Amino acid sequence: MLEPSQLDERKQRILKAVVSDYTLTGIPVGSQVLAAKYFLALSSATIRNELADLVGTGYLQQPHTSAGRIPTDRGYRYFVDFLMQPEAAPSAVRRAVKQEFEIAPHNLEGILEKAAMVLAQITENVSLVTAPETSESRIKHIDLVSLEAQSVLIILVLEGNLIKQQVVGLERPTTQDDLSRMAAMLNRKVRGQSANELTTRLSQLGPDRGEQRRILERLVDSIKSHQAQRQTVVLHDGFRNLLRHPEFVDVTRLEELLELIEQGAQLAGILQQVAFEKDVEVIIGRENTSSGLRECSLVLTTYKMADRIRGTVGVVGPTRMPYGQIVARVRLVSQMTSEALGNLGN
Amino acid sequence: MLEPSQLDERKQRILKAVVSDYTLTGIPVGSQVLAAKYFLALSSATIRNELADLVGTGYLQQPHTSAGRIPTDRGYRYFVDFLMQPEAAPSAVRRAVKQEFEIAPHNLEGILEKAAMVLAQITENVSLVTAPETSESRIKHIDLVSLEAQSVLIILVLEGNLIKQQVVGLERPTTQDDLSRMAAMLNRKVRGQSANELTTRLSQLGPDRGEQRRILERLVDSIKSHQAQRQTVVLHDGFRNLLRHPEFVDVTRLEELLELIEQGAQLAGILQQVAFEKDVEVIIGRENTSSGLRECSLVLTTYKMADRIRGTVGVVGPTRMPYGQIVARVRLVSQMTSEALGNLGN
DNA sequence: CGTTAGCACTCGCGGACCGCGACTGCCAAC
DNA sequence: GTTGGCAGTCGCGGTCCGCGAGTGCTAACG
Repeated sequence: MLEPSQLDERKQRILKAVVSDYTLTGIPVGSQVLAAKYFLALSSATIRNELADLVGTGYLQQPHTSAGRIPTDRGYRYFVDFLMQPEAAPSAVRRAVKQEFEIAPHNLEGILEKAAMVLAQITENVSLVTAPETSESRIKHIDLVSLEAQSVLIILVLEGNLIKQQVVGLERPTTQDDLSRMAAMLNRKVRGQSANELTTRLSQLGPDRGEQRRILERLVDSIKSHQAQRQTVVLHDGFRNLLRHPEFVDVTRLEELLELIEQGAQLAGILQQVAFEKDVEVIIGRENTSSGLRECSLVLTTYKMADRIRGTVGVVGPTRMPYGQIVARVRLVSQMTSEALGNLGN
Repeated sequence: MLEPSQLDERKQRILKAVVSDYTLTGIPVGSQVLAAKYFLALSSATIRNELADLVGTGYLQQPHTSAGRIPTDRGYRYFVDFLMQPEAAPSAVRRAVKQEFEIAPHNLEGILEKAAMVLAQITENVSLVTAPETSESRIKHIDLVSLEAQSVLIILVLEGNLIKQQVVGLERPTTQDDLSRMAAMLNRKVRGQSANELTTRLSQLGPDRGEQRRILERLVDSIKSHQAQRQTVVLHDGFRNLLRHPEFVDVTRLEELLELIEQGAQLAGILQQVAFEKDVEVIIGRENTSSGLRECSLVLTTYKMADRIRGTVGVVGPTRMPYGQIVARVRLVSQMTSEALGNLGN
């Protein structure tokens, strides 16, 4: 674990200057530049001595002998933990984000998609958003629609106006009127409960009540299958942003990352492990377990619905990113998302 | 317009050989290779003469003096129109596709997503799929769910089990029971009609019937806004495939294409213009109006639902693609999609 | 007249080479 | 502890060049 005391104040200032300048320009930063831009009171030779120390203790590295210094993962970590100052997002950005959320559709999927889109845009990176666990979402409404004599479409409205559907075969022909009655009964029974709660009640119910039980089972199935599928699928947006970063001119690295994101399962695991108590979590370079993320960083936080933490929202980009700015913007979108979801009522 | 008569038989065979070899290897093909691989009866000198002719008439070009020949857009066009032989997709591919469609969810969105995924996979390119015009889709079912006293969630089930939702504010507090009655009435009135038909009936209805009319209007709104949004949004999948093609090592070209696809509006226009009577339409390189597609080709066809053509499905990739194979596979996925949609009933 | 062998020519590609410039580490002096 | 000076390192970009693939042309052949 890193401690701020490990670096004296001047070293801290120099490290901070190196990270700031490098994230801005992308060019390894040398002692002369530092002296001129940040430390007019010191000579480049003095700074060189300090830089050499920072290289020795693993906070900085040189790409090659005759180049300037760039931060190591450890250097970025120290910066993020102790040096970074919280930059509030500029008001123009705040306004734009607010406006986007105002025109978002009044349902969970629409809002999460909007969050992904907005976040990708204002961070110029790839955004990631996980959906809530549907098995914990309360059921708002059930509807049964007759398709053919023995085939019915189950429609479920969950928290956040999330709609799930599934087609079920019946054992005997049933009219729409019968289905409507059954739906009315189901509504009275299950409203406000989650799929998890239903599962336990279902097992207490005993083996009778033929069709109705069958439908209930399928309904729970439907919710849980959604979880299995969608939960692993992570919403994302903004690949085009990655192409602009010079660290991805090498296409193979891009391919690795793209594969990781498009398939998503591995990523979902990472996002679910976000320490929920922390404000914003930053995972830097080789701190990532996935090899595809070795030279990337993640900036993640959570969002809430009905005052409970329900999912993760964040970005992935090259290790060299303006952490102060990105953290502020991720936090902003998280807040706006929670707010928009709150406005859905329940 | 090109005519087959413009090239004698030997030139046709040579053009065909050049296209085949180049699409396979990606290396400009020279006279010696042609003589050895395809025309053992002719000397390379003879072939050189023919190649020079084909360059003169614009079917082939040389990247530079000391390189072999590659097809021009015109050459590809001639190949696609007259020389390409229909390659049936291998049975292993057919089986895999069939299997994928069998596990697709029983609704429009799920099936179209599956189509996009499968097509991207078996063509190793980016797939494109447009959704049907919802304003022409017949309404299957309507449901109204009370959210708060003066706020209601409209749920619409359209053809293909496509579900649409919208939140509407009411003028006065209404209970769920009232809403259920209203929904039952609406169901009797509008089932089997399309949004377009409803619009005309709505204007005949006159200004009375307060809430109900308001809900109907919003309902039509909802369907049409879906059209405006979703129709321009084109489903797609398989970016990672593009990175494998050597023509995209230049990242800027990739970026242009990516932008075009991710925003989608321009693309939607192109896809809608697919000549519906043609079996499979191929658009090659500069035949495209969009500058981002100057060095790409599109292979497009349509799919049906309820025996009517409802949308476009196809792929986009580099001009150098195995057209015979791609055309067969696009056709395959189109057929499977239509079939799967047919099984939804209506 | 179409076909072919021979040949001179073109030109891109990859490797070798090199000078410039940026930056460093070290040392001696302050 | 700080600083100026200086020799040393090394990547980058540019130039140069030989190789090889492939061509177009010409003359000869059937």
